[in-house]
Amino acid sequence: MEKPATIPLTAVNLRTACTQCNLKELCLPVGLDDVDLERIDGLITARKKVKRQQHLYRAGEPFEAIYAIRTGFFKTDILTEDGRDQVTGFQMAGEILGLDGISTDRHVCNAVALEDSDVCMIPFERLEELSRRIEPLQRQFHKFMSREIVREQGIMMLLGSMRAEERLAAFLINLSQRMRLRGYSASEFHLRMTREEIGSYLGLKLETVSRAFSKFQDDGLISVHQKHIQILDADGLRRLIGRANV
Amino acid sequence: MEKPATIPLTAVNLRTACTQCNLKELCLPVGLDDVDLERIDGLITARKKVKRQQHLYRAGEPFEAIYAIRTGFFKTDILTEDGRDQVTGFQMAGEILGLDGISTDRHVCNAVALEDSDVCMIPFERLEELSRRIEPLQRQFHKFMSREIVREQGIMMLLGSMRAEERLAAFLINLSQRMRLRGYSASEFHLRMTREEIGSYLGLKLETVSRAFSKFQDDGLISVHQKHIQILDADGLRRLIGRANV
DNA sequence: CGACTTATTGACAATAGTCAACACTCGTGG
DNA sequence: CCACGAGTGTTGACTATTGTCAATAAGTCG
Repeated sequence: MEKPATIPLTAVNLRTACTQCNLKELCLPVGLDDVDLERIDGLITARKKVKRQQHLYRAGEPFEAIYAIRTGFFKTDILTEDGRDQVTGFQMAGEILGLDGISTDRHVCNAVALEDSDVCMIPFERLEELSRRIEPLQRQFHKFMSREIVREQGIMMLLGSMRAEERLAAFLINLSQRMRLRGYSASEFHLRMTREEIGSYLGLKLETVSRAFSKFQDDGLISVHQKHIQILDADGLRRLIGRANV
Repeated sequence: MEKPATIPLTAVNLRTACTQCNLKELCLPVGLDDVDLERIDGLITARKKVKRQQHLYRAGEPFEAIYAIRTGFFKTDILTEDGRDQVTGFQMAGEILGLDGISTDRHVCNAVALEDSDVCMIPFERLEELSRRIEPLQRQFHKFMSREIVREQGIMMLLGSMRAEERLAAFLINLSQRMRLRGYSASEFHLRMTREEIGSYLGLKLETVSRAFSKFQDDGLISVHQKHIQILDADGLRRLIGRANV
């Protein structure tokens, strides 16, 4: 398989790598002064283009950088020796990849592009160094890590206490909210992943996912045509999630 | 419910709070020079004693500190509005509590002592400040956060792809390994949590947990008497986990 | 000791998984 | 440009696993 293309930044666009980026309010702390902003521009040393189905990194590879997604869509997954294979997350533009690698200095999971994507490479040593000097950056980085912990706790809740349809409803609501956050339509979108990948993420078999989609369509909650999804009744989906066996 | 007792440290034991602690190799980076060690002693401002069934903190409370467990045993759990309730982790001596609070400046989960416990309170502002000055401390802290991310990924794998008996086997093996790491017997121990709490953690009902325990006993893998567990065939348990539907 | 919580076990029900057939989509090459 | 084929998605019939309900036993704490 091909390697992703690395585009080293020239002195010129180094200078404006982050300060000009329209995702910067997602990556960077607000209220930095000019000096700090200039320093931060040196944080991104390279961009990478990753084509659909290419790996951004693989489990076991040395960990050197985390990645901010500029455009595109990724999945992360883990493959254990005994043949288990599970998707641990789907990431879209404005989100961060690779935080799990810090723990052992090696990547724990694989990151695979589900569509042609474009990422900023943030060398971790440099991030640590800068965050020692720029307090708001340090704070922001810690929040990112903590947010990842909380996100995973949410999935633990989902996997541990929801039934199939509740899981899929929660998945759709979550995806929809993140789409809106990035400026896309929250009610109509194209799934980048297969039923099997959704199932793997939700702890379900692909047939169960497919049936749940059909059920939602029959109930008038969504409209499905293969990967194209339209959410017709978001509140209905939300009500589905909110029905624990109290 | 009573509040946990806070014991402010005097100038004298401030000085030796961490450097004398026999858990320091778990909390602190190795190879610090004397000056750094002295600074780090100022990191811990208080100890808390938490009695069985008392909360160390509750979801929604302002986040101010993380906690290192000196002695004892905790669970963390989340209670959602719709009545779902799930244990997200069990923590023992030498482990860190509260990292999820960084994300929103409020605790996300409840931390409850399952036996009388003793914790070090590490004010987060001070930790951030010190880790800006002491690089190895910064590094160590980042590894702690990342390790928590990886731990949760492990649970996602467990919840998403294992069957009841595999989950319980994985749980026992994990507990056993952590016991050994802290210097306790890895083959014989007392469970601090109920079947229901184990079930909640593993995404199973308590009856299923109980049945799996009985099954393991019938198969000669363990010996169970209520909360007292003896592991007779750790490799047998490990084989159970390693049987994915390849 | 006695009330309460926790654990075990059985019978039955519900949910999701398995296996299999078929339909749809998309990309490739004739 | 169309046809073919691999990959993906849908649906049905049946099975396995886990959950539910209930009765009983065993511990625990005041």
